[in-house]
Amino acid sequence: MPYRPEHKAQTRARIVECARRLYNRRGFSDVSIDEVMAEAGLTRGGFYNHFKTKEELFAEAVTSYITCGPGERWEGIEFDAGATGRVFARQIVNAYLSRQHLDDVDSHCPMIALPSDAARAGPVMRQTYQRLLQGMVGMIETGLDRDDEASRGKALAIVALCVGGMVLARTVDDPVFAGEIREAARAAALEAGAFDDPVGDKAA
Amino acid sequence: MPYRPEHKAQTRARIVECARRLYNRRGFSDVSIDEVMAEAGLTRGGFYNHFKTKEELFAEAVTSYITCGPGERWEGIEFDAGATGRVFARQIVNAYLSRQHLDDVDSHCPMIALPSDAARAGPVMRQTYQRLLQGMVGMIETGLDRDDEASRGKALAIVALCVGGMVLARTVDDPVFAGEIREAARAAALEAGAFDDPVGDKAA
DNA sequence: TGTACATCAGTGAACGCGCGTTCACTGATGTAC
DNA sequence: TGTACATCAGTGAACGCGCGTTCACTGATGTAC
Repeated sequence: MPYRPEHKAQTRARIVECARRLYNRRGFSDVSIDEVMAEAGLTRGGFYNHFKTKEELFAEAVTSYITCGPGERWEGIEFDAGATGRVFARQIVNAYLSRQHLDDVDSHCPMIALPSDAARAGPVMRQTYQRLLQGMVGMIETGLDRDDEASRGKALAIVALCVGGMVLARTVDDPVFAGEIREAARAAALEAGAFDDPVGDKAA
Repeated sequence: MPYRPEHKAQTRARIVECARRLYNRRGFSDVSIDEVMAEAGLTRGGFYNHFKTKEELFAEAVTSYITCGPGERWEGIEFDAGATGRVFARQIVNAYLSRQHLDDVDSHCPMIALPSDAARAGPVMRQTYQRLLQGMVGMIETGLDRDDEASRGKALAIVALCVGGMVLARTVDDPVFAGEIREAARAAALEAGAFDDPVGDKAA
């Protein structure tokens, strides 16, 4: 064994992480394999030791957001221990529509960074997206009243507000306007979920 | 004058319209000038009689959605004459989040078809986007109570719901799920604006 | 009405470049002795 | 501990292709007479 078994896996993970960040900034088509490999401190030829095609890297990059990228933070690690579902959902909405999330392009959720790229990609990529979306809807739903029959619809609408608000804020040049959009979406999402209702925090 | 003065303008408009449709389907980077010109029944060389660069065509294509493309329909032509602002706003929300708008990719609003492409484009393109967004916000606002201090925020949230709902619905493979998202966003948008309140229809 | 002409929208070959991908090679590494 | 070796992650030149762009040319058109 010329190299430790984990060596190749680490290099591969580094390539994926570099690709994820570059795609977040400039999209799939406009980022070349050369750039990704250079960013990872490698040369282009080695790419095909790790991936079959450029498309495969794209799928991997989006998946990595969920499994080991910044998306992990949505899974609850950063949130108060013992928080109720309602508090948890409120914190997700606040974090998702925060100024920090808008400014930190490298850590953007793919639903915000690559919405049109994903819609045009193949079925594998779109299934990954759907999983990401379902995950977020599920997390929001834990913050809603369980006996609310419309809770799934509400959760979907809240996620649409989060994604729509960020997509619009990101495109707008004027940072004041962008902030206005974020805040409006945030207020509407919190209200739709009644996440600011202090009564609910003790329950569940 | 070898050709009627309007001849060149008509050809140019045809190129722009073909480009707009192709960009809606496959994005800016993946559509070549050759394809656009072929779609317009021309050959590639002639392109530079009409545009300086490919970027210029992109800006023109997005602008055309507002000035002479399907975006015109949002300006009210299809809506009931004499409709109150509230009915007008309700009809916009219903049309924007309709199954028809989702399926008719060629007529997609650029905010839905090209969200990430626009965010990465230059300032000219982004200003066009901002205009489009402001226009839609303004139209929604006419449907809200004038004395509502939060009306602008509500309008922004409703637009975020419209755009977010459609962006998500478009990416999802499963048409049932896509419909669920659309309906959830639609219901939330109508509720946020109280557009379904029959009392309001007679006012204004 | 018919013809010669000037114009310029449109043609298509050519250019240079960067891309995704391939491949023969290199050299750093862990192992066997 | 030291050395020779086999492995394979990584290198970099090369390939073919399609792209954006340029340019000398063509031929359809409206006009002048």
